[in-house]
Amino acid sequence: MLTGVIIMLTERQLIILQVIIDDFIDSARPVGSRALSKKANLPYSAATIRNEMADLEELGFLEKTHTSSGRVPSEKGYRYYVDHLIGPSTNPNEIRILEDIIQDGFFEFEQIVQMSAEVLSELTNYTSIILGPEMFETTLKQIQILPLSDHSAVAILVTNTGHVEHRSFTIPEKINSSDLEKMVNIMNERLKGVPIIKLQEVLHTEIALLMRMYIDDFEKSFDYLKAFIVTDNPVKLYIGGKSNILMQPEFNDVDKIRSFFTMMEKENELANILKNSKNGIEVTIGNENEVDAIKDLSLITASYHMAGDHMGTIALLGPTRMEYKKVISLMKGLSNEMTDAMYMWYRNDD
Amino acid sequence: MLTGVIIMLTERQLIILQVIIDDFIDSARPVGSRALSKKANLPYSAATIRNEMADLEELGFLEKTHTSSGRVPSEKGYRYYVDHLIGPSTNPNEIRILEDIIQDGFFEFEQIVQMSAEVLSELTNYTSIILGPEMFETTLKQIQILPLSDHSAVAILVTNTGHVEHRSFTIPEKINSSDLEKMVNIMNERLKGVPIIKLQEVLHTEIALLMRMYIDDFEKSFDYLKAFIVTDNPVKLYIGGKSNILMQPEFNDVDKIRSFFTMMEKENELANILKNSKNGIEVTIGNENEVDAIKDLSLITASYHMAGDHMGTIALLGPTRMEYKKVISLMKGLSNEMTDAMYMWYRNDD
DNA sequence: ATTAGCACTCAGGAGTTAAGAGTGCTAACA
DNA sequence: TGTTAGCACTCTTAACTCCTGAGTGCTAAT
Repeated sequence: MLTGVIIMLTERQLIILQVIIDDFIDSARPVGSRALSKKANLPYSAATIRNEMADLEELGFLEKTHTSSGRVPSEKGYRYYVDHLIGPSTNPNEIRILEDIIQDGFFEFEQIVQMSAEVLSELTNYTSIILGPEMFETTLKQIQILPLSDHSAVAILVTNTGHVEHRSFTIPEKINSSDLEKMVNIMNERLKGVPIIKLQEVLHTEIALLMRMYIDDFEKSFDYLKAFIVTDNPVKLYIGGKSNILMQPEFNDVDKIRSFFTMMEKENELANILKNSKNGIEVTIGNENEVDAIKDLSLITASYHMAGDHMGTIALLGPTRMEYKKVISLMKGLSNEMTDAMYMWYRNDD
Repeated sequence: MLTGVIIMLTERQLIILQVIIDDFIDSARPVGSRALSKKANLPYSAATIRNEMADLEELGFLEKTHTSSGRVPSEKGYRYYVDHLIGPSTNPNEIRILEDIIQDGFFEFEQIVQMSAEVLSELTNYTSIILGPEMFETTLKQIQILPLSDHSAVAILVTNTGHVEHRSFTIPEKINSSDLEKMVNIMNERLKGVPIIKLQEVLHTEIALLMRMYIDDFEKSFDYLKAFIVTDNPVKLYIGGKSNILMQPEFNDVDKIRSFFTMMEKENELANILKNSKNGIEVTIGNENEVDAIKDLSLITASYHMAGDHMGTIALLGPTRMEYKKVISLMKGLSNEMTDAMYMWYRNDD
């Protein structure tokens, strides 16, 4: 996001820019020179401030909504604000709530992610989106099939991270229940410890052959289980506080609300946006976003890690007029917590 | 909902009332006499229709939004419409989608409920709420504890209906892992087949004693597992298409949208409304609702059964201007499907 | 370099007007 | 006696005008 030319702003311009943005973030109303001149930390007259504002506008940091309105930060202004005007973030207290939950160790990682999404949205009134951990490191712990009745059973699959996937199914007449058992035994023997993402591969190369030898009418049963084991989408999306964003004054228009909600329903698209995010905290403001649907919003992403590898992404979606300072420190804190939580679950594989 | 006096309407009044309501449901705009007189099935002049409309208004079935507007059905009008003017419902084709899913038997009942909620909302553009099956008949099938590492494990609980509940936890230092195993064994032996809702009771009376005999440092471990087994809320609420309702023209106002969403967040309240619903299809229009929050909406509930017992409730929430005919037949169909689905899962207990 | 002063601009609310849709009533009609 | 045509009347809605207040840009004085 570096421009070729380094723009020099005077000390006073910096302060004024900062105050304007802070004020606008807080009030959502264009800020005028008169109001600014009254602020304690700005001992200049309205006229002086007007001049500075005109300069800042010329430089592209500010905009007017119409000729005689107060100034509003431009996207470039926000960008400068985020890059240079917000101090180092301090780990905020709010995060403690999550810290406790995570330390408890009582919840599965997935639940922690879900809660984090909700808490994050609750704290900010923006919409949070969390991309669940990718399953590179996740391995199969156990497959189990439990008959419920003559004709139905439930299959349960557990990973080393404590993730449980289950599905009920009816047992087709043709399938012999002892065959099923044999099959599950073979699978458990051979698939234990295999990474989830390689499951399908191993299933085809190693297991299929083996089974064909031992089991009558193998094909049918195999297809059946395969559908279950080769689980749907490996990465899950958790969305928190879709309706919290209605609190934001920029959503004062029914059409905006509608289009926001329709956008949030396209989970694939969202997932793609997040997948492309880089490591660390990343702030994307308005048109910096490549996806049209959020070109008038800001997106903040932070990733959490495992042994340096990118594992998942936390994101917060809100109006460009976002409380960047607060949000960034929150996200940093949360990303640390998540990384810790990852560690707790993944450290002792067997 | 019977009024003491039986109101007699002429044949023509009936037709006019019906056409007006149909038209308004369709267009969401007050309907005037001129437009009506042009309809093929109304061979009367605008003036005649005006007279009839005036009568219908006097009787309380119609209202005007202002002195010179067309007529709009009153709540009483809708009530009459629902009670007398919509013919017997035919099982609609749309339901087939669900039928297939259910017959497949591939999904757990809970998933079916979830999908039903979504499909129902999709088909109607209203918001669907489904109260999951109460667990009177549900019994415990198996408890399993699977160690993930030295310090963590996942507990899995399966019911006879194929419902799977799971929770990860860290194993406290003090607890001996073989003790855990013993405990689980005892539980499986004694709790298998016990109805979920009686789990806590049996746990205290029978099991506690037994365990104290066999296991060292029993108290700690026991508390731990109990928290898991005595599961949270026994009845779950599934909401589908919260944002579908934004398609309705009556939600053209940001405040209405906000208050709708805040209402939808109070799940307890919703659950209570649904719990009180009687058997069969029930339509509650506007102020007939006892809960303030939905006094300007209509709620349609239908219940599904098991051996005659009420098991759960399907509901649809939308504007009073609702497509009652379509919705009612959909709900009847769905409630039948759900009843069938219940039967499929519950028939072969062991 | 800063500031006071003043003319100018524009959004938004209040008031006005005109068009259109619909009604109620009366009188004519079958 | 039930139905219809006609007409005056009402009320909403959108467009237009007017006015005020907030805010600006520029110039001249400090």
